[in-house]
Amino acid sequence: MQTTWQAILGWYDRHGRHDLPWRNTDDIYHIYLSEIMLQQTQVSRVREHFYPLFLEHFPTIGALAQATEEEVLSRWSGLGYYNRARNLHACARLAGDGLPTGYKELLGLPGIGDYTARAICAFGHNQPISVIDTNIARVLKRYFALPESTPKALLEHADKLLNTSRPRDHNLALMDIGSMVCLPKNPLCSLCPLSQSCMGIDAPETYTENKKSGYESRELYYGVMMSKGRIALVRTTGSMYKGMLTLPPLEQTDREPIASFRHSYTKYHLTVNLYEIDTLSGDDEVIWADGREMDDYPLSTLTKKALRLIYTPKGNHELQ
DNA sequence: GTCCAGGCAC
DNA sequence: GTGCCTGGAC
Repeated sequence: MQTTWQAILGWYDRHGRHDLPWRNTDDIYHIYLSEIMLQQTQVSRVREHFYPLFLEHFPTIGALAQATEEEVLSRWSGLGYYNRARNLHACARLAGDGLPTGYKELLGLPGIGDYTARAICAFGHNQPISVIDTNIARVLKRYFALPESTPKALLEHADKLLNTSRPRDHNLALMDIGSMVCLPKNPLCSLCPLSQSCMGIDAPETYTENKKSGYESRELYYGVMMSKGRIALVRTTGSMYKGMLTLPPLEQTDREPIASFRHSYTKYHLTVNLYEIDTLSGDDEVIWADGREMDDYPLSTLTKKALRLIYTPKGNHELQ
């Protein structure tokens, strides 16, 4: 095992992604923020845009707790999965002096599940605990030849491999090996520090599964109501885009839309249709927004696309 | 156009 | 198991 650990850490020291900003800080808030942003989101988007901008606005967990939910959602705008931002804000308000440091206490906080609780313990506090994201899961399945493994079995194997003297670097190393070497397709086994003792090296494709796709088409209908260059937006209350501002939703209609565009999420391919309206139904709070100042509002990418279309001069109104 | 990557809450 | 989101690779 000593040899394996040395190979893993030796590889990490030479090839690991040491330039990631959240790996060069011991500020738990920064590390926690990075883990929330990185959930379901690619490193490059977080690193170049959202992480530095968010920290500029909310440099400490106390500053985040002081902010309104709307301000937080505005800085999250475009990143998707907006419940992450709402839970982050809720945690900041619960945290007081700072986040708890134990796995169990972290797990009890909103938006912190098994992965994130372990990541904060290992990456933030160098606690001896195994972290398993999808990349590490793939490495473990191949290394221990476990094509059909439960999360519990995977964790037991991760614990067997865990280097308790450098748990932070060990887990980061496995993560980098997963995303840089032990790729889902055509893994680079010849470059892998685990190749000497990897039990799945002869059939790496056995340990990855293809997701089923299959999508559904849907139509969405929104109203456009302008006044003095401003546009009416309402606050969403349903699960989708909760807390964000959107154009006022309409019932299905056969009228000819003034504009349409496509957008997709998860398995849905949406056609979004926009209609001019002169009254608003319901008693929702209305926000009269300047559609050219999109940075100031909590808007989804879908709503931003719609506003761009509406505020773009004529001649540029093709789909997408 | 289609597929893919990526954790949590219910 | 399903909903939540986006952008980039092909």
